Amino acid sequence: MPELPEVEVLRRHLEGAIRDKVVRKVEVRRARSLRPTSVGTFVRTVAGSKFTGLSRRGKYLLFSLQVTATKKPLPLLGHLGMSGRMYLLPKRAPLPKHAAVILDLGKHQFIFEDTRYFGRLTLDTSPIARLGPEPLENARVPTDFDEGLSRSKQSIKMKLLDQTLVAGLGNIYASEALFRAKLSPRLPASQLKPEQIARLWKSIRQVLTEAVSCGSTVPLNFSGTGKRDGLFYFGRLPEAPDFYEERLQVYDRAGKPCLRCGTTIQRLVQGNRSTYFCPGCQKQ
DNA sequence: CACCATGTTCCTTG
DNA sequence: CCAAGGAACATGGT
Repeated sequence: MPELPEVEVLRRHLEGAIRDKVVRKVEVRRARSLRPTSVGTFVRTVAGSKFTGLSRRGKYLLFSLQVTATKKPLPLLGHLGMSGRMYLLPKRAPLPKHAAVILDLGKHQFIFEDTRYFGRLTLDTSPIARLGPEPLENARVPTDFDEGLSRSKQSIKMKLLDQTLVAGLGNIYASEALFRAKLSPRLPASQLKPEQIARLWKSIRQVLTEAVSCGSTVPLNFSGTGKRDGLFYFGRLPEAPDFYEERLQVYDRAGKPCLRCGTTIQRLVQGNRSTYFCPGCQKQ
């Protein structure tokens, strides 16, 4: 469930629940989920430490832990990949099929579940250094974004997925931001004029901000025990079945009318991934 | 069986 | 060294 808004909503839900909890025991069921950290190192290092905070950078979660004996900070990096989920589960509840890492916190256990195992929970925090600017913390267009676009002939859609120009956008919100900015996903990045870049940056921030606030007001089910799965952009509330339809303007809406102009939304493939756009609204 | 899926990284080619 | 394109990773849904 992972783009910036979903990760941020998860962070808000999780932070209070794990703060000050001590990791009594560590169980690793999938060594791959820790890469490149080894199981032995991970278990030895994390066991006995205490959660002191949870922050986010792009789509990454940064767990702040403290080694009890030495009081030294111990950062843990989490990424949900395509199908990762993190939540607390009562101690003796049955474990999900794809539980990758389980941290015993006493009354509850912290579960990192990941069906496809593309995500990770690791001691290696180096990926953070390669990330571009944080969209919600930069009201003005950052230089990295501006210059990154100017020296690429790739399509603007592809560049939005490159985490070094702006951190946190994924396939859904890249399409949504371009629709909002009224820019064609096929535009070569270097062809964007300053005015268009400014409009795009603003749209990115608006789309992400709305998604975060939307996710924050929804009674999410991160525990994985209910019927809905916590993937809030697809989750439909029983009391508001059209919720999802109204939230995403173009993503996964191929063949349906544009909510702004009525033109049929089209799907196209860029870099092996689907892009959705309105040919009427996004001519340039 | 086919194709699709919210992501990143590695390998090749130019 | 860089940019760009594509496959790989792994599982499940339709």
